[in-house]
Amino acid sequence: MQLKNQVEWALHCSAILAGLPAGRYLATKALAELHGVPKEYLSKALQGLSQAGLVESTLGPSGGYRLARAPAGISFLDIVEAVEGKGRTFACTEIRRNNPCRPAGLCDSKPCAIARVMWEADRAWRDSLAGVSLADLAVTLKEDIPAELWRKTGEWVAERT
Amino acid sequence: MQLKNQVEWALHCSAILAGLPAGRYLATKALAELHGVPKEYLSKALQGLSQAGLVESTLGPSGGYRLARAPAGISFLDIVEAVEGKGRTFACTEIRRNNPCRPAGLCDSKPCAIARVMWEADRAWRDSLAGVSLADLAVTLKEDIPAELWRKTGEWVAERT
DNA sequence: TCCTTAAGGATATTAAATATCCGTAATTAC
DNA sequence: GTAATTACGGATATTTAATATCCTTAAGGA
Repeated sequence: MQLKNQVEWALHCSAILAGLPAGRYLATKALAELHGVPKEYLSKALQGLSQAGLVESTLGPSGGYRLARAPAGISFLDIVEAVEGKGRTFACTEIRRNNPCRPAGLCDSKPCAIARVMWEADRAWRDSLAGVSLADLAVTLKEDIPAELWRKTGEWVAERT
Repeated sequence: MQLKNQVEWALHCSAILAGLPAGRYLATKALAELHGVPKEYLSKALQGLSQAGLVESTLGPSGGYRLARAPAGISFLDIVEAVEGKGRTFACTEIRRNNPCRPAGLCDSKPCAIARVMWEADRAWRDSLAGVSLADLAVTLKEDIPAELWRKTGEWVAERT
């Protein structure tokens, strides 16, 4: 079980968009170049963010994407779900119904006990992701990344904005 | 991103093995029949449990599987990892290294900040799964399942043990 | 001796991930 | 107005993982 690589791409792109000069857009081409990933395929991930209402887009030269909300209002979970979907990672196929001892008409009052445990773990995962925003990430990145690289990247992006 | 259906099967089978008369073995054939899943493929999941040391097996008629430890000593996480592997659900491909502004020799002192957040969520998921044992599950199942079905299933299994 | 079983390797089938390509419509720069 | 640039969506490969099935081997029990 692996998350799609588009999740990683979307998170990195969102981090860049969070650092954009106010009101400016950045095109898929620049984001693809910056991260060294195929432009056409990255585009699908960005379209996912757009459909989820996390980013706004505009056409034409100087077009591209920008965040639709303040970085503090966008969580990792928002981005992960925009790309991966909101479905649970554990699918219960109700194999308990295949029990040959089971009477024909029996209706279950609750979801399968095993599924409940798996879903609770899923919830813990989502809660953890919901607890970190792009604003939080920006703080960490600023601490992690060498000042010189941080500055140069900001300039590189600003030139293409 | 979906867990394999073998995870569901392995969990249901483990629950049955947890209720087995002491020392007895139950064969793949019976487990497959009880859950309505293909015997040959279920066998792969059970081999995973065996390799992880969660169950013991024996050959010949009256052979099959039984738990290697008390139900209280086997967690959901043990079973999930036996089937899915212990790898993280988020793979960091280090796309930060593709930044064209990055100096050639730069070494990163920490894992990528984005990966750290994703891995922390992964840990929350695993912690949640580690907190529930087969003994806990047995308690819940006994509450959930109608007494008559519980009894009949126990008998069905005992006959094949 | 014969039947049953787990184990593991080989192979086939199906679905999902990972792309690539192209047409369309909107927007901007000139 | 014209040309360049862009997001968007649909169509279509290509690759990889999931989902099986089949067969052989070796061990255990009747």
